[in-house]
Amino acid sequence: MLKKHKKIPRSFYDRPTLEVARDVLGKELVFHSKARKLSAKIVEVEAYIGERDPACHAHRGKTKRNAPLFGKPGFSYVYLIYGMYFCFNLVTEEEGSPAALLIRAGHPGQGIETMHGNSPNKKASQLLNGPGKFCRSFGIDMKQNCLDLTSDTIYLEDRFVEVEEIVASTRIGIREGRDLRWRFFDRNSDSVSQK
DNA sequence: TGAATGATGCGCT
DNA sequence: GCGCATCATTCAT
Repeated sequence: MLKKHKKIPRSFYDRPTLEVARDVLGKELVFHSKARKLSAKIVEVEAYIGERDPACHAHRGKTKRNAPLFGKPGFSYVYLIYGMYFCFNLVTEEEGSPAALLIRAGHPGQGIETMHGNSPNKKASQLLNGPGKFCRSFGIDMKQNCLDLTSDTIYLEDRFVEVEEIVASTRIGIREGRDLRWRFFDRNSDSVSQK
């Protein structure tokens, strides 16, 4: 059987985070959830890099919560924010070097009916246009923390999509580190987050 | 159309 | 207790 798409290997994540950030736009995130296959094209990410980045969860050292950031690249890092929303991250850079990419927005691919079920009364372009909404529509919670992104459950696929215009801007929703332009998105997507 | 606010839980200064 | 890598709703303009 011909394999149309290529699962992205760990070496992809084992690089400087800002490089991975630009390369990850246009890639397809695939998630096998309870016999259903969900996928989305990544159109917006933010980089959180190292203990010296005041907005990175690793800023105050390693704790039980942020431990995945310090682990091997190519794993997931999920956390609860504001008591009700989850945020999904891809861990980058070598073990012991805490860094990650927050998935802020995606364009729905397979399983869009399931996403609509998880987030009722939404247009397709509003299902994944924000980190909290992305997780809600995908059904991601703490069970998806620390998963191997080279496993068969959840992984990135290269569909060889060209992303014409990548824009870098400041990160959103943080108090410190707003001078850094570590948010990257696809200007031509209608699914990037608001504001 | 934009600003203000409430929901809600967990880890930490 | 406080402060969050958020979102939906309400209220003002």
